[in-house]
Amino acid sequence: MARAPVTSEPDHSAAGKLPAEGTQARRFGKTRSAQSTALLEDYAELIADLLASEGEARPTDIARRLGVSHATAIKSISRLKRAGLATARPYRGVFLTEKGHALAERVRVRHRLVVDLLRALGVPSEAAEADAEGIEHYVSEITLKAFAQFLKSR
Amino acid sequence: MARAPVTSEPDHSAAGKLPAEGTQARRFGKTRSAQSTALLEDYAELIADLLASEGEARPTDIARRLGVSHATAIKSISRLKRAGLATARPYRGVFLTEKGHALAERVRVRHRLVVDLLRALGVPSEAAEADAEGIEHYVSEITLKAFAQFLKSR
DNA sequence: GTCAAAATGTAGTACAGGCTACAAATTACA
DNA sequence: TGTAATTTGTAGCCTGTACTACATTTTGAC
Repeated sequence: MARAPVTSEPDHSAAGKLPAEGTQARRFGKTRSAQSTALLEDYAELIADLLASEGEARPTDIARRLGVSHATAIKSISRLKRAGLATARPYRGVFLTEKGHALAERVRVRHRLVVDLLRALGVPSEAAEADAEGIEHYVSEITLKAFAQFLKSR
Repeated sequence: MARAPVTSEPDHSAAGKLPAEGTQARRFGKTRSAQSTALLEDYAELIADLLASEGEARPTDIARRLGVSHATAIKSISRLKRAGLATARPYRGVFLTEKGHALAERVRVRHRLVVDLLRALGVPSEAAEADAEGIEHYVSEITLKAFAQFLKSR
């Protein structure tokens, strides 16, 4: 098959001049890595929500809203901190950095757009909300624009 | 706050009579578990593809198509076997069980539908294919029906 | 001010999915 | 047929996400 003179397998090289299967591989790879950001996005959005509605975002509340144990929430919050999206003062709650706020806002807008689109297509509100939760993390900018365009011009 | 007299936290109980936050929690939980099936779905679909086009589905080909190492592919194939979706004879390739075939078919139909919808909304083919790869795993039956309905009546 | 309850944090475990490195089987071909 | 290349399989490691169990800090009620 005339592979490159390397030992490893996944094509982490140049990227670009690959045949059909390369395209597919890149697509799947993208999907996978998106999963790791999905959770961060959910947390950022929820924290922004809590901050706005309650004035503070406590790990316990975050855990309850997300349906996970507080331990899990705390660990994920650590990831947020590592990613420079949030800060936290022990027993004083979690806060978003500027970067975190920006992310939360993008996510919020995107979520609304996806829900609105689904509803416009005739999906019942409840299902639209539920599905959007999963879908939103995989909608590219281009697709998002198409959604907005469709909603505007109908 | 009047919690239930249990020690644990995530509400794995009855499910149903919870306030607003319960709904949200259940929604997120669903999203999470969907991720574990997404990969099985991708594999099932790809294996069906290879079986149809090549006559056989070898771990190496699967790995290449998915952009992962063959070791990773083999591990995932083991999961498929454990889930009763596939069988494999060493050095003879991977095969789908009836259940696996059924899943692959459902996934194929759903994928087409999602891509068609995106394209109908004006998303360029390439982006539609790419986004569908992530989106499709989170589209419920209800939403799927709405998509079909929309495509038919436009 | 003390003490119990609640919130928070930490440790240890499990599993999925990813990798590399190495081993073994099969296939291809000289 | 014997050997090299390819394919397949296994082992060990890492990270992310989840859990339970236990420890610690705060808070609140008395």
